[in-house]
Amino acid sequence: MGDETTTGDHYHHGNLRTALLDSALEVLTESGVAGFSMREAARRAGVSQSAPKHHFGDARGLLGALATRAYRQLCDRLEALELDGHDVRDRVGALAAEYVAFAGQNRALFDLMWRMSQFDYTDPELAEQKHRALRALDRGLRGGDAELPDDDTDPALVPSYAVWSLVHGYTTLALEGAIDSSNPDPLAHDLLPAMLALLNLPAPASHS
Amino acid sequence: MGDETTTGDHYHHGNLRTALLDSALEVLTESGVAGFSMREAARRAGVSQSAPKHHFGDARGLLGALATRAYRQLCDRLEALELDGHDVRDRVGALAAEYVAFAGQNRALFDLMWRMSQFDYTDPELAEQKHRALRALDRGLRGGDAELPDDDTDPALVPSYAVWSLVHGYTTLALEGAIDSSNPDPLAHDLLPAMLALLNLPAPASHS
DNA sequence: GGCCGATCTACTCACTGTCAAGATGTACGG
DNA sequence: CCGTACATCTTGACAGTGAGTAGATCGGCC
Repeated sequence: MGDETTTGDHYHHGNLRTALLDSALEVLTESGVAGFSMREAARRAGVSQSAPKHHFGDARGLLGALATRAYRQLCDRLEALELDGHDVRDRVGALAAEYVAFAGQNRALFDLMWRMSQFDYTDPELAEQKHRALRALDRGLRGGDAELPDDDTDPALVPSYAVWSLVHGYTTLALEGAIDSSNPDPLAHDLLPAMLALLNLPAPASHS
Repeated sequence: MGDETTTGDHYHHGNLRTALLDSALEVLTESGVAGFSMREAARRAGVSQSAPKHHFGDARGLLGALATRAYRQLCDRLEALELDGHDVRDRVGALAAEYVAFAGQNRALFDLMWRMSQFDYTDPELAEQKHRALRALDRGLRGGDAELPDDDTDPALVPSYAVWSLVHGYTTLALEGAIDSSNPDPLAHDLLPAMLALLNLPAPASHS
């Protein structure tokens, strides 16, 4: 790790910032948000306890940067999906599956992402990435080439909000154990598509 | 859980358990889950730092008891709603509104409720109350006198899961700021009903 | 009265986040 | 080549936390 701009990794680490983000992610994954320790993250990066201060300020800053990076990764994955030429339901289903998959593969990170307001962490980029997630969902709903309303309160966005709410709610409830998603019963596995099928989605604006 | 038996609140507090729950709720409300302190809760109850140990074991036990009580309150409120004789959409709308209202009035508590798995807190009663919430929603969906399936994987429950997911997702997204619910725009205020209107809900089993 | 168990306190420990000061390296202008 | 400004990292300290252990205090019951 850290062979970039390595002028000599003795005292000046070179890119401590990303190294700290990585070790912090490791700690977070192992111990969860509740058991997270900034000192432990610094320890694993092979650096002193107060080294993070210069890069992130405090623990909120570290976790906030981690959450922001996570938002970017999630949005990247959602935007990278090949959605063209399918039915609306297929596109939404694919987006939903990706959303749930990301949450399942990054449980602690996913938890953190929706807890930043509790840390009074208000980063403009974080808000922007949340925005981006909604846009990705909306793009899947109305097709890639359709124009997107630039007003967040545009009534045309209601279906997107509905999909997001339903998928997000299912994800959190399932991760929390309120909905038993580990059940081998086929219903559990197909529950999300079944629920999405109950939604009246608008006809695609353009279908080529 | 006797109320008082207050033989004299000098050394033996009488009902320290509930007093601690109250002060813990106070601390939680003020500082959130992240800033919660068991010592502070004990302090406000006018008792030593390790007094909670005998009643709750550790901090997880205290928060768990708090969350369990919160689940009971939420379920009580949902079940107390007068739902008879209305349309399905009215009933679901009323339940949803109550759900959101509870979350808004008890933000920290509501957050805590869906975080207990992070604390490895597995209380049978807590699971039972989660169950109860689903039942309350399902009752609203199919009318009070309709029979409820006793299998959680019954396909007939899919609409209930869908409503729960959508409402819960909207609530958490709104509380987190991903959906701007403080917007004065009427859409924001009517967003939840508008989204619920997109759901294909089954015809009520019995309508009298 | 005298014991016993439940309840609460006092003390301790390892750990955490945060801060202030200082050490160490790098970059740059002379 | 030197030295000074700056970013970066370390050391040491502090208050606060959750969690144990031992002991004090009270009520009830024989």
